[in-house]
Amino acid sequence: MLSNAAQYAIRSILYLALYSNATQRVRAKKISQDLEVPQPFLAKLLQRLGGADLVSSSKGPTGGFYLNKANRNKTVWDIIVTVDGTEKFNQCFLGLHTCSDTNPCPVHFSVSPFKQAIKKDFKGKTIAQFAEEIKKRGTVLSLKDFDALHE
Amino acid sequence: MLSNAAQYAIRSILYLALYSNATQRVRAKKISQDLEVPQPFLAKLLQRLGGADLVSSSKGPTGGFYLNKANRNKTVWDIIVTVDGTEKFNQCFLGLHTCSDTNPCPVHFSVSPFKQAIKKDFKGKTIAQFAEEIKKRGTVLSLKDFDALHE
DNA sequence: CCAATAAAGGACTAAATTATCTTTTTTTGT
DNA sequence: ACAAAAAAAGATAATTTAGTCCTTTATTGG
Ligand code: FES
Ligand code: FES
Repeated sequence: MLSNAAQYAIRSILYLALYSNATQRVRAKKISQDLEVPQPFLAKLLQRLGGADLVSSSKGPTGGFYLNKANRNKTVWDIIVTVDGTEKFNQCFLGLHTCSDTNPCPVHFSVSPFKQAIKKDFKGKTIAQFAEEIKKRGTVLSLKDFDALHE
Repeated sequence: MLSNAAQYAIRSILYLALYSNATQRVRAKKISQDLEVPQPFLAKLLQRLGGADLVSSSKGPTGGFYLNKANRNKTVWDIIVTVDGTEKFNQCFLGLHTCSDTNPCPVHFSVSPFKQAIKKDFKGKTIAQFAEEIKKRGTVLSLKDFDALHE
């Protein structure tokens, strides 16, 4: 459904929501290590996210990536749109055309309601809200977290 | 979500459910034209589907592809598993690990219920049943059908 | 038996995605 | 000023998926 890039982007931004702020920046290398994501690939990706105003960054020593207020009010949907575009999400499950109730494919009514619900959820909740949920629920952002729960 | 191959496979099999039987076989070329799918690619794919007992075929003049009784009792899930494998479907939306309620990722509760529902639907309905629905509802299998509705 | 037809099988090419490497620019602390 | 640190930028490589082409095998009708 999502590309690797989009998955990495969402995880990185949620990570930054939890562990960064304007004064506590995080280097690309640290993020890639903590999330177990290829470092050069992530660096490129963070560049793009910076360009789209989804993350903030500063150069030089003590530099790194972080989320400002505006970044925190973006949504997961914004990330998906920036990285993967809308097409894949709006397309028919069988690849026929733009998915719609008026010209449904045979599996449309099996999948469309769910796609709509997911999209609505991703559009309606901000990164900040997701971060709150993560703190409350203790959900997992990396394989390391996952492993820690099983040690 | 699904690869092109899996999408083509589902559409081809539903097509065969509607337009073929043991005596009325359909050539790969005809299927590819009607569904607007690359012909050599589809030919290869139908070979695989034959090997997995999802379609039947015969060689020579009057030969072609068709669905027998057993083929018609397969499910869309069977097609997906054969072509794409189960991994993508069972994996976490953020690519973290196998998706599960016990170690949810931050978006798990936004997407998992829907994935489960879709999977259940695809496992629970046979190709024959889908074909019945298509006849009843007049849903669309190809871009041509789609265009025809808009002429 | 033979020619035509269609699937089976295998080798190959193209495109997209994913990942890496190298150089440049900006910033910071000394 | 200067050296080190870090992101930005751009070029390149590897992998996967998608798509094509060519040869072989089986089947049918004449
Ligand atoms: S038209 Fe195919 S999923 Fe909506
Ligand atoms: S654990 Fe991520 S979607 Fe279920």
